[in-house]
Amino acid sequence: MELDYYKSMKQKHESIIKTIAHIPEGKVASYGQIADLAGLPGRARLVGKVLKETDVVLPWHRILRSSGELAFPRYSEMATKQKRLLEKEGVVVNKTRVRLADFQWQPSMADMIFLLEG
DNA sequence: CATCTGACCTAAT
DNA sequence: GATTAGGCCAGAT
Repeated sequence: MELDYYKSMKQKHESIIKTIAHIPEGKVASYGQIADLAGLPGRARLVGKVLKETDVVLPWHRILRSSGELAFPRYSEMATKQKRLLEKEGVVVNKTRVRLADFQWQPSMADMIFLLEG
């Protein structure tokens, strides 16, 4: 895997976007998990930045903090929206948190291979 | 060039 | 659980 410092910013963004797009419906992932899968260990912050800036349509609502908390301020407009989108696909949100043990995405070998290509 | 900011994370307390 | 400290680093100031 070609990772981190061998990648240009553009490549990093592409890896992150590709990874996020691969999160299945009804599952969630943390910023750090996405960074790891994208070959960018320790770059959780970059995932947030890309998500915030990109125009690409992505399942942004499936990204949570490592604690399972929604990524936005409690009861903010965005948090409410995220909660609604998650519940619509079967993810249980207690107040402002999801039980990762129940809904975190566990990438299959096929997922890993797909993410490694390109 | 220096500092600050931030859809974050882990480890330690 | 909560808090603190340190890590991360591109882009804005």
